[in-house]
Parts: sequence; C-alpha cells; structure tokens
Amino acid sequence: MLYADVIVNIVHEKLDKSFQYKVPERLQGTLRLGSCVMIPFGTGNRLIKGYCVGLGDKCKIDPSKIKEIAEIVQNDAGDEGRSVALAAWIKENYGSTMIQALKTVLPMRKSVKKLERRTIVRKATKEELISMLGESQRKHQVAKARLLEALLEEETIPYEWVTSKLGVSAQAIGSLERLGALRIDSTTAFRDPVKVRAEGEEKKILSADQDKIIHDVLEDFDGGIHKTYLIHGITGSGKTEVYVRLVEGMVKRGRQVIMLIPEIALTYQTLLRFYRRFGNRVSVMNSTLSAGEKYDQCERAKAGEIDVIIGPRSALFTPFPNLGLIIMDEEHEASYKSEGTPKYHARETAEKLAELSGASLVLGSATPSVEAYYRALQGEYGLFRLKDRLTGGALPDVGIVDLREELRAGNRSIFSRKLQELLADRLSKGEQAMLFLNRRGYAGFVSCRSCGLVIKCPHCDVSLSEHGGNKLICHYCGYGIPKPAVCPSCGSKYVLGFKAGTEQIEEKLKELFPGVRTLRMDRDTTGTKDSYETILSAFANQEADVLIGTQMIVKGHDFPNVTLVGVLAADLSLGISDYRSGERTFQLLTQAVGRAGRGDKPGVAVIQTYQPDHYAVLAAAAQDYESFYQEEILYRELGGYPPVHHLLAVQTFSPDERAGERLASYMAGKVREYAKVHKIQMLGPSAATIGRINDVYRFVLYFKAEDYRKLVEIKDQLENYLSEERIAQENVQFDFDPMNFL
DNA sequence: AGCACGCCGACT
DNA sequence: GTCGGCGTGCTC
Repeated sequence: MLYADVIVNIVHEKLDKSFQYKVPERLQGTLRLGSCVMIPFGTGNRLIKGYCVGLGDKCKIDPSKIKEIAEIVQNDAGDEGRSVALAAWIKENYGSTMIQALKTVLPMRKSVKKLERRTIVRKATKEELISMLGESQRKHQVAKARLLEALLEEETIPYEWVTSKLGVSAQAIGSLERLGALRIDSTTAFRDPVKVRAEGEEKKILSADQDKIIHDVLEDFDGGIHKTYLIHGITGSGKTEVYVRLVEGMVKRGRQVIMLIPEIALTYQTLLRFYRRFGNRVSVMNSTLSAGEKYDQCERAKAGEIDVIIGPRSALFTPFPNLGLIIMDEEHEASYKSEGTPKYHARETAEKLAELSGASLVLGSATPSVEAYYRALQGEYGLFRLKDRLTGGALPDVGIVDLREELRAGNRSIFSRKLQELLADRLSKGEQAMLFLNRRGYAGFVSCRSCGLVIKCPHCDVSLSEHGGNKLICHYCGYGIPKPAVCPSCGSKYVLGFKAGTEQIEEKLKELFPGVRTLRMDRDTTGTKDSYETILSAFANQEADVLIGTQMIVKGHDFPNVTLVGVLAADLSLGISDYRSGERTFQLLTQAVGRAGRGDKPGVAVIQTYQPDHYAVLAAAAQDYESFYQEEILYRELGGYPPVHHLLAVQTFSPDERAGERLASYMAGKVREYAKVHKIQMLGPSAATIGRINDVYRFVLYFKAEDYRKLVEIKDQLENYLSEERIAQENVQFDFDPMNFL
C-alpha cells in the first residue's frame, strides 16, 4: 500500500502540517512529489486542494482514519506547477522538508480567503439594530450584542476584524445575516501600497557601454538564449538606467520582470525612477507590507495587472504568468541568503527560476561577490563592465594611514593626524564628512568594572545588552531584566554598559572640535523604521557637519556636500576568522570610500588600519576590484573555500545538551565512511559558535567538498537516516555554503 | 476555514 | 426536560 503526505491548501496556520492519504492504485504511476491533488477533508469530506509533499509505504496514524486521494489536478502548464517544481529544487539543494519549501515558494497561501476581502456592512436601520441589540441583551447573546454595538458605531467593518478582535464566531455573524441586520460584502479590490506617483521622465542618453549591455541581453533573449549576466559597474556608473531599459524591453515583449534589491537598501530615488517610467504597472514589496498586501501583490501579478515587482529576496516568488527577466541589484549583499529554513540563496534560486520560466537573469554590483565573478570568469555568466562614473565627480583620492605608525609617533587618539587635519579643513569650509566605524555588535554589552562579571542571558550563551539605560535584554530570545544597581557577584556599583563605538567617537570628536554638529547612526539610534530616513535626510539638509555610523551609512544616498570619508578601523572586520571576512571588508571599504565626492567638489577618503598591507585594504583604497579578486580567489583555492569548493553545515538543535551532541556524532558516524571514500572533508561535531539559544543546544558538523552534488548526497543520506530513526527534521538544519564559517 | 460536539442558560 | 447560542477542538 502506498501512502502520501499531503499539505492542505487552506489558510489557517493550525493546518500547516501534512495529512496522510492512501494512494489509490489507478493514481500510483502518476502521483509525484509536489503533485497537486484533491482530497476529501474533514467530517463533511468536502473536496479541497492540497500538495503531495511525501510518499511512503507505512502509515503513521490509525489506518482506519486514512482516506483516499480523490484525484490529481493536472496543471503542470500553469505557474503553480512551476512554483512546485522550484520548491522541489529548493528542498533538494538546500535541505528542508517539502512543506517548508512550499511555504517559502507559495507565500500567498497565508490569506487565500482574502481574495474576497470580506467586510460586514450594516443592512438594517439604526432603530432596527437597537431593537435587535435589546433583544440580544435580553437573551444574553453577548457575541451578537458586541457585533451589533459595533455596527451602530461603524457602517462597515472588516470581517477578519470582527472574528479576531471582537471575538465573534462565524455562526453568530451568519445568524445576524439571516435576521437581516447585516450583509457580507466581498470585494476583490486590491490594496495598492504605492504611495508616490509621478509621471513622465525625460529619457537619459546612454553611454556606449550601457547601450551594449541592453542590446546584448535583449538580442540573446530574442534569440532564445536565456542566461545569467553579471554587470560589474562602479557606483554612479548608471546601472539603474540599464535596469530600467531592460525592463522596458521586456514589457514591450509582453514579459514581466522581478527586480530584487537588498533588504533595507530600498533607495527612494531608484524607486521613483521606476514609478516615473512604469506608473502603476510597477509594484513594490517590502517588509512593512502586511501579509494581506503581499497576497494582493501576488494576485495582481497573476492577473497580469503589473509588469514589474521590486522587492527583497522573497519577491522572487511572485507568480508572474510570463516571466522574462530577473534583475538582482547589489548581488553581493548577504541578505540574499535566507536565514530561516530552507537556507536558500536568492542568486542560485533565481537562476533556477529563470531556467524554469525561460527568463534571463541580470546581476549587478559595484563589488561583485567572489562567487558571481568566479562564474563570470569561468564563462558561465556573461560579463559586462561599466567603468565610468556618469554622475560626475571623479573617484575620491584615498589615503591609507598606518595606525601603528600613529602610535609610535605618540598619537593615541582614535583620529590619525591626517584625518584630524582634513576634518578641521572641511569644517572650516562648511563641507560635510562621514566617519565610518567598521564594527559590528558588542554595543551595549554590560559588565562589572570591579570584578569583570559579564551579565549573561540565562537561556542563551550570549551576554545581555543594555536598552534605554535601565533594561537588559537578550537579542536572541528576548529575555529581559531591569539593570541591576549593584553587581550581583561582588556588590560593586560600577556595573556599566560598553558604549557603542559610534558614541565614543562622537564624544572624542566633540572634545577635538567643540561646537561640531554631529549625527549618529547605528542599531541604537535607528530603533524605529523612520529614524533611518530621518537621520539621513537631516544630514542631507546639512543639519550636521559629521555623520558617524556603522555599515548602515555606506549604502545608498548621495550627499553631494560630503568631501571627506574617514574609515576609523578598517581591519576590525578582518579580525573575524571567517573565510568571507576579506571580501566583506573590501566591499565595505569600497562602498564607504565611494561616498566621498559625489557632487562637483572632489572627495578624499582616509582609511585607518593596523594592517595597511592587507590586500583587501590596498585594493579598496585603489578602488581596484580586479586585483582584490585575484588575491582573494587564490586564498579561496588554497583553503578550499567557496566558490572553488563547497561547504555544508549541519546543525542539530536539542533542549538536552547531551542528546544534541549524541545526534550530531551519530550523524557523523553515519556518513564518515562515505566521506572518506569520496574525499569529503568532515569537521566536528562540535558545539556551535553560540552553543545555546533559548535553552536549545546547538551542535554543528561541517563538510567540505569540491563537488556540490557530493554534499547534496551527504544531506540525502543524513535525511534518510533521520527518517529511518524517526527523528523530526526540525531538529536538524542544513546550510550549504554558509555565510559564516570559521 | 468549516464543522461537530458539548456546555450552559432560558423557556414551555 | 428540551432548545438554541456559543466556545472549543479536530480535520489524515
């Protein structure tokens, strides 16, 4: 007997598990993983749609309860079939359950019923309602009374709001409808989150380089060649205009476009460009949209109402009927790798999606990821270069300052003599400067200055962070306590939080230049979403002379009056022993340096570092990607790191430390032989970098191999082992080419 | 989400 | 006792 696990295509989260059904003989040849099926569900056996997410020959529950699949829905031609195929690919290549993969790919399932955006409309007169209300109160029908009262206040109320906030059940609404008190309206009106709308923009004249890209990509497309292209274009070289033209070309051909952008960096200017050109045929997806709004975007896309969607990673799964192009801006950004399960990378997934839908893929970056550039040089991707800054302004003049030298010369300040000199000069001229601290985390870290005790989270292996001066909060699990007045260990009064790096710099700067107007931007000062914009626009309006910040300030936004950029400690990110630290440092420095001199005044950048000879620092100062890449790829080859070789991290999660460790070593034992035979290097198991989060212990196993497929094979074997031993997949997570690896 | 089941107050 | 509303929990 063959059984199938089916997930039910219904809205509610309580139903997001799989149900087991018998596969009737007549369907046994046709049913595959990912097939769309109709199944009898619930007491009424009403037929509903579901997806097959697993097949097996043993039943997991009482066999008498199991029903049969009614039929297979044939829709392989539709875009739904394509989404399911993409989900299957994600499951295979990144390791997750089919349910998780489908949930990633079909995000709109969350609010299927909102297709008929149901609202409750008052039908009876107020007088009639009041008499009904009296009647209900007399009969102690509290739910009805609540709804009637609400209806007296408001003429229309969203259905969902009534059921959730008012706590009125569907039956009560139904009975009031029968009494003629109200009407249930269902509209298909889509909410349109686009708030800006501007029309018309004069066409820019293209450079020869820009023209060639557009021409080549579209010509290939028309010739039936759908491949991946990488545009290596320095900031200000006109990448956005190329995107706009490509989108235009696709729209003319009746195809749709997905444009991916990194998580936060939704630059307002870029957006405006698209609105001006495409009006309401473009739509934006961002994290501030509600689930319902996101769903509406998908519906609009399906219905052919929009041609372009702009959004982060998840916008990749917009169900366009005739996708022609995927654009991935700032392709090197880490936010393109998913943090949840499955841990898919948007670049590779976009490649697969493009292949499935006969679309082209265009990647763009000023500092391409080593992975993408490597593939471009291998000939897998088409490579284009945009070398000239169109927006005027020469590349900034970059100086490297050796901090060891400064120390020897007796300068113990955070600012080198050269930087001090330049700062004084800019301040006197009324020009602006940006100071960039290349450092992450550690702000708010609290310890006792007397005994050195660090206050830690009782549920996680991390220290607590100070919030708002009197609270300590764990960033991983949310645990919080009031800040103790005295040290719990030695009773000293000196329990202090380490100030954020930017705060210290601000203080020192004010000591050095009394009266200087500063703005600070880091995790602490950008608590709310708006504050990010507020700070940047205040700086753009020249309400401050110096902007001090972390990585956040290096992205987007042109400040024409900024003529000096100082990078205070370039190598703090080099210290992290991660194979990507060189790449990250180069990208950050290049972007930071590129902030200077975006207007007509020439810019200067100063990079302060303890490692002035490091190739990432040198290449960034010279704004020379090529030489950085040559050094970096050599290092990756020697170390056997991606993109030359591949990595797989297998993490176990368990509330019991020993059980977690045992599971990890069992898994290691299971594949040790295979790994040895196939020359796959295995490391661990060992405790994860943060060994415990929210009272769940984490252990990790690493595999390194030249061939990605061999790692997939390892993953498959471990998955088999887990299902044989009936270990829940939730206890193990796979991460291919992880973003962090020691 | 939809449907049954079971509890509880109200009414003949 | 019975009727009907309303909350709860399950659906392979």
